[in-house]
Amino acid sequence: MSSEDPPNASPNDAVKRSRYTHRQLQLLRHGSTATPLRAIAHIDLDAFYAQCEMVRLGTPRDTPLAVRQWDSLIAVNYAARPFGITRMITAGDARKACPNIVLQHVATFREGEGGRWAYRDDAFMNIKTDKVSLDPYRAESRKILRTMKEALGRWCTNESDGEIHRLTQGLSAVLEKASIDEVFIDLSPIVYSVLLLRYPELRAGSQDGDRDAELPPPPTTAVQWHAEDCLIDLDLHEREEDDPDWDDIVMLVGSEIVRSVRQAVWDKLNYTCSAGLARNKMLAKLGSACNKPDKQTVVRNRAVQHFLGSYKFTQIRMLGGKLGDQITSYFGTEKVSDLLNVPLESLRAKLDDHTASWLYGIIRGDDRSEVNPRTQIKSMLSAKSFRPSITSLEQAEKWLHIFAADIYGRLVEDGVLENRRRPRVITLHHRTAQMRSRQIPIPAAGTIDESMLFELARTLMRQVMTDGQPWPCSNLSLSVSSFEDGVSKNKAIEGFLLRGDQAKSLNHGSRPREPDVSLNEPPPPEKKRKIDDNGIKRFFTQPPLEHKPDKPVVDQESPQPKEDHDEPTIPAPVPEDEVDDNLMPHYTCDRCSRSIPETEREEHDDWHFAKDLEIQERQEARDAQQQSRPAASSNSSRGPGTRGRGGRSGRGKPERGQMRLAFQ
DNA sequence: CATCACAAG
DNA sequence: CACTTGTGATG
Repeated sequence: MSSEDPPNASPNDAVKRSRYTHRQLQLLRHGSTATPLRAIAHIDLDAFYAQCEMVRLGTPRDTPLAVRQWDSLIAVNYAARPFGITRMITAGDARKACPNIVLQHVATFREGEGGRWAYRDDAFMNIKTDKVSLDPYRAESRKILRTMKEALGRWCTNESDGEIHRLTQGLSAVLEKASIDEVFIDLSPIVYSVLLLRYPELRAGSQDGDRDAELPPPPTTAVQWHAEDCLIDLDLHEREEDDPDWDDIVMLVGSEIVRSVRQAVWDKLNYTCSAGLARNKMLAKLGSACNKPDKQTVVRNRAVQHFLGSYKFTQIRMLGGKLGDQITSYFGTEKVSDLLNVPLESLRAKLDDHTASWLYGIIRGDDRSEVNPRTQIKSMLSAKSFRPSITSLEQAEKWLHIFAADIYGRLVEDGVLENRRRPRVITLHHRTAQMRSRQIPIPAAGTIDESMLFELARTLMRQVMTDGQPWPCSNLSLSVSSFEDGVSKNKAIEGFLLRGDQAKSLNHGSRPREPDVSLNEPPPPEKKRKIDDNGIKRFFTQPPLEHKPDKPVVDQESPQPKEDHDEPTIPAPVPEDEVDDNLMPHYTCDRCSRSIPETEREEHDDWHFAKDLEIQERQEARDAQQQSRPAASSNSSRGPGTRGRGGRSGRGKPERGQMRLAFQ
């Protein structure tokens, strides 16, 4: 099958060629949005808040549990659902339906209790004085994200050398945090490198010029789906018996990767999640909801029509709201299959051009949106609605204290103490009959602390009050936004960088760009470093792989090509910044097991040095933070498996530390 | 920069 | 549901 066999050679007239080209394969490398071979995963934690509480409390998986917020439920675990418990019913009704259910109230801040959240037995009846805190869930979310990144990182370190290394080095998945319990992952680059490793016949085309040539067909024996993969049925005119093409193989590999990520989350943190795998975000997202909990669903290209046709379009992302309603009334249906019959022109007649063509594509399974390598949040908001409205400045200021404490705590978690990021603007929203808001800059100098936030909030509050009738106020919120990436104020590190890289850095006029927070990777060795303040930032946003993973997860069977450093072949058009060091001698860093160009050894060592410093710094900052917040709260409602007891009075252990402990 | 609309869980 | 957290468009 190495040579070009004519298509008609095969018995049942199956075409012995791939429908895909080398170009489409190459596009996988950098997460191009244009190739049908893309592999996008959507991973969704099952009943996330409920799972958080189960992990924290050590609740057995088969125990019904719901998370309560005042009198309503905001998450229901899967054990409780057979009892008819949903998020729509009240806590009382839940108890009636299922007397044994664990109803755990969310953690709260409480007026006058020092701005620290805690789990309180009596929170549900203190809506007047308490404010919900989602911090415990955010913290768990971060841990899960980190675990996922680690698991993905294990697919990126292959120790292979020579050609295959050159073709696949530096490729890693992009991960987008879509919400507190959802992520999108662009698996394409990883899948690409696994394909090259496992199917040597794919490597050829990257060297010769003809990128429009079809790929050789995949081996027909290749598709052996995992028993736990849920496959969406193929379109009517497609058959399982038909020979697979590379898009099927891509899904197969993607599915393996996703399974390993989910497994890691379970093994390390005890959370189950459901995943969808498809060629784009929209399909992946729909897929992940198909089989819950703890399952993964694969939407192969050949199943897309069948899959989408069965949906109401109102279930597609962005169509769940008013836009979806409008479309429904314009066209008299909410079925995708009906809308497929509406020509683009008719869509244009009712919707603006952009929306019309987006809709036309989306219902056909065409979604070119990117997986945005964003992990950082853009703003933080802390809010409270007042059931009887509040009517005095005094009342308001109590809440401002809590808002300030809430936001400050989150800033700390976000790295503000280490000066990595810093909000520039603070805003107060205030609702009476109308919504009013006031914002002011956060002083650029000095350290942001809780009292500073409070004073700024109070200033804003006074402004709002002079603006108009402030009472009765039904809603108040404080937010910080316009985050900027901090220029490190750390003298040690700053000094180090100046000394170490002065010569290289000062003359380079590189300009700031989006901080790259992709996966755990040292600065790309293939690129000449340009150190400026942005360089510093990049230094500290890319942790190295801690450790060499136990075993590369990829098949080892494919024969490694001989080391052939002087082979002058360069993969067909690659962005120029990637080709330059292919021919250089490399060494393997004994700290991170990465292959680094010899010429950048010094810089790479510097990077480890700085990284170590940063980790140390961060820990110190955290310690300081905990010290400064002595706890005084009646933590209660601890279930089986929670630890702690003992005098939790006055001072002693920091509350935050305890919460974190409880999660270990 | 203030306000509003929208979306999602 | 009620509540919370976000984003984006518009003067």
